[in-house]
Amino acid sequence: MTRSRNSVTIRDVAKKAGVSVATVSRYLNHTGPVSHAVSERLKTVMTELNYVPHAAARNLATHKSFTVGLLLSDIGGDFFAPLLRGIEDTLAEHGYDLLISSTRRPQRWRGKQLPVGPHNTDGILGFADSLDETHLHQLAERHFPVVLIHRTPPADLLVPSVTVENKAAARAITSHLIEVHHRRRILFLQGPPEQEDSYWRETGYRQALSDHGLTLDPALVRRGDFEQQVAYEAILQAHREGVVFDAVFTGDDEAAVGTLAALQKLHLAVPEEISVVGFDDQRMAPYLTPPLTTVRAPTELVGHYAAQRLLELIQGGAVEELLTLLPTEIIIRRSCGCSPS
Amino acid sequence: MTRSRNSVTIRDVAKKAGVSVATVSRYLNHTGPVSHAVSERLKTVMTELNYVPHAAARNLATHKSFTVGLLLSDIGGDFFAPLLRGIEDTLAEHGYDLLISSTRRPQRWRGKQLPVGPHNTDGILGFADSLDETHLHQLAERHFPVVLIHRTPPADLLVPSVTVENKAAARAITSHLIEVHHRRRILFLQGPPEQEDSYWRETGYRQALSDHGLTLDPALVRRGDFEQQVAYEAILQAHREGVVFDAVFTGDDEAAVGTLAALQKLHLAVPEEISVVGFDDQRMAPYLTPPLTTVRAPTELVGHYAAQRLLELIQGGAVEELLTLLPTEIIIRRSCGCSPS
DNA sequence: CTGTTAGCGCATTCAT
DNA sequence: ATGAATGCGCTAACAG
Repeated sequence: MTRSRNSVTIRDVAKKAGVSVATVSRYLNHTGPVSHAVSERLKTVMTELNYVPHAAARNLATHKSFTVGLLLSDIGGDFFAPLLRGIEDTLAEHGYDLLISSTRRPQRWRGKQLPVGPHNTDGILGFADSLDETHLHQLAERHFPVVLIHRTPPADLLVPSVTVENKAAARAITSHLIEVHHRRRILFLQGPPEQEDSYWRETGYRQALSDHGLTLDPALVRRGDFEQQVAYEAILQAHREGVVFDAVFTGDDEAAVGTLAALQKLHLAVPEEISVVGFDDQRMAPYLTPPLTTVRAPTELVGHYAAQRLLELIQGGAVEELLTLLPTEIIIRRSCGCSPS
Repeated sequence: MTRSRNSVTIRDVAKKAGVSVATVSRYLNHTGPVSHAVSERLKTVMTELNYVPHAAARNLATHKSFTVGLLLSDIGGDFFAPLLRGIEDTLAEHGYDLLISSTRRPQRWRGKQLPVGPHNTDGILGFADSLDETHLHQLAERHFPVVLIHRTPPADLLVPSVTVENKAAARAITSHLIEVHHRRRILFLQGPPEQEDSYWRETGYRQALSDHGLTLDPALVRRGDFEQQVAYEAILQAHREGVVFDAVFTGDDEAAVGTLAALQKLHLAVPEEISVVGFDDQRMAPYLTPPLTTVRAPTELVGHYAAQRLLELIQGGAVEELLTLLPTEIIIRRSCGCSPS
């Protein structure tokens, strides 16, 4: 192969400093004693030569890359900015790099090899359904560090996961609608099928109903897909079908935007005629008209803990707790009917 | 060193398929003829063994990593989600991976080696001031592929850059305030110092003023830092000082949020008494009260082109155009005083 | 405290 | 169309 580029190698600094490569390596990694004199010499030589160890060579020799992979379903969503920050901050603190792969079609990697995995990272973070069970099992077999975000592992797999408390909050916010605002016919907008968050939120919603002796009208549960447009259509469709409702729990804030728009188009006043509540407390929630009552999910913290757990796995080989469930908090604004200051 | 983990190597598949590693490599990379029979055999063996080439080994041998680095100043901002999507989508299309490094203090890497660079990537994308001149020069010397985002290179460096048209749009939106809404005392909120976008927006603002024979009152130019809180204080402070103004060009949408809040606190009606316009058209812009008139910056496209240019550099070694200036577009909503449908 | 050397997993000449 | 051998830059024994 043609002689490599201008890159300076460990051999160049060894030669210029008059020592062996082993000594340079020891100096670099604090992996053995190096005399003070040599240390000083190496330091200057290295800055003179502007030497930076080649990552691939180091990885090959050590079988560690100090980078973790992140599998995402849609990097462009508002939801991900805080998540990414939580992850990146935590990894950076520990000297790890972040390799990102995103896709808007979660099926994109079915059958193929994942873009991140044992071949290029020390562990991976999988958001929601971005990681299918087949791959999950393969990784587990090889004991490759994986932690799941906003998704729990299949029952037979001991993979740590970090997500937020959905059920209790959904139950509480639904109860708020019932107790404080005397709503009785609360429409619920489901997220995408198989979405775990959606499942638990719906469960909480149903519990609140039964807590208060309300029976659930199946016509009140509809698909919103956590998307503005879908939610918008769902509300319009419900209205068209003559379904009456006095409140809507939109499943997430994204769907709340669509719901609010649909209600406005229908000339249904929020919150006077219809109460609306969301989930997530995304960035735009306080700016909606009216300001959205919702549940705050600590997304940045989710990222933090996910990274934390993964690092534990990578470094310790085991993790203290398998399920990290972060607390959520109801944020009362005006769309439910309250009038906070 | 202790025998490596359970990872299956090229040698394992070679052995199992009864061929040499060279043949496997040729098959893998389409880098030489391989008989049909052998191809078939390799294919099945590789899936049986679940073989994935080790990235580091490959990188070491080829001096290519097929990954690009991204230097960001704050990954958590709303601004970055679309940027990331544009970048990631484009890279993925071409089989490249994305290595992300972010910091909220741009000075974090001063004097130190960058977290991404020739040692672990094939090229890097530098957002705004995340890449200082020292590093830029070092990289340029080594002819390492770099493209700048929302920042132009120092005059002596031929580094491609992609950003958006700021000046003309700022001039146009300011002119709109003057011509359509008859505003005469337009307050301008600057971004952080050294911020290029802010500089050009201010330039456009000043041009519009002089275009219409308006002289600039220095008391009308203040620091908003592209941050809600700072903008909020700036408006309050201006009011406290008795500065009169009938409009504010907030520099960016983030500052517009703070401005709107401050104006509301001051009981100054928007847009009746004060017109407000922003820049960026961030996600929340249409939901503000009133909906924000602003300039739409094609942020996702910026990401796309930046990635595109970098790939050209990496693959071709040269890039067609040094400066990619993406067009912006005025979005009229209600905060300026218009009443679009 | 320091040097020599054998791999890490793969791509790539050069033979055959 | 295929195999044997060499080296990419670095770490980690091992010997001194």
